[in-house]
Amino acid sequence: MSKQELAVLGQDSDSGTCCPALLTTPLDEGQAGELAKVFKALGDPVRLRLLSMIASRAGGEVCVCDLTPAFDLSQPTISHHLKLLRQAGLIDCERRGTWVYYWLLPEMVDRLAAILTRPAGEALPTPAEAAGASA
Amino acid sequence: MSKQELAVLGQDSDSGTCCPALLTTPLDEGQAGELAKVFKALGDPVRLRLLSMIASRAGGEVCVCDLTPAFDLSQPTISHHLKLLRQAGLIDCERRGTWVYYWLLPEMVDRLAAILTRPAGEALPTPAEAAGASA
DNA sequence: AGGTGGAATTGACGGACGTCGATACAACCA
DNA sequence: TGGTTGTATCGACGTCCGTCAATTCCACCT
Repeated sequence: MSKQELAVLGQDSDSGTCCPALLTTPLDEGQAGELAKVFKALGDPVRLRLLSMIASRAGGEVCVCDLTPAFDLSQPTISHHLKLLRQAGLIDCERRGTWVYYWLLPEMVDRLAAILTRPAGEALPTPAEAAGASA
Repeated sequence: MSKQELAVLGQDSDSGTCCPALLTTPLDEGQAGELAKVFKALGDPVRLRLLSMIASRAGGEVCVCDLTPAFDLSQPTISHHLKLLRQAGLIDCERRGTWVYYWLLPEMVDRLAAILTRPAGEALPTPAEAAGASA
């Protein structure tokens, strides 16, 4: 149950490129496809709230029984969304007795943050102005 | 043509919360809905490549005529994807003579990066281990 | 063994999304 | 003015996605 995430974005050293450089180099098709899967998982309000509830939990993990009642949705629907988040590599889970607990996988979130972080002193002199937005 | 982005995520100071804290506080429905729109825009390989091509451009802007031939898709389809990226507030454009130029809106990318960046010394003692991943 | 309660899977349905061809619009040029 | 080229919009079509009710699976408890 803990081995369903997809190995994306050159995790450690197998694919060569550590974190595809979205903002500085044109993404190739393969990278774009993998990255899109993760962003697509984030592209739903319910999944975002689920992820947020899991990530912001003090102990680091949440019981499904605490997540489901927070939504006006059926239990299978919540289970479905959790599965998608897990397949995107954003969370993982474990059954402990009767209940199932979910927790955040910080590596994937960190990778996304890095991908969306612009290099510090880049040669980008406010491109919006350069386009003539003043007039 | 330059006023179609959606005003999301408490841009400067009107909505109170600067950058919804995805990872430290449970997102409310409104925030989740707005954020999901942006991530949904990133959840497509073609749009990711378009955004990457635009963001990584030296001059800061790209002509549509340079983007379209890079894909094996029809011209209306590319135009459609560019529109979605623009509505998500990720890019903007301007017609200059015969051609239309697109550029990145760094503010939105920065906001997403901030949302996905975990607070430095957070009380998260490797939650994956605490769950019993060692056994 | 049988029963109970929590969570995942299955199958079905309606709406959203990506794609295209055809068309409309805008700017340049002869 | 009419023709040409670049870009956006429209309408349609097939597929994917979010949702549910029904069912199955799993662990616990008599």
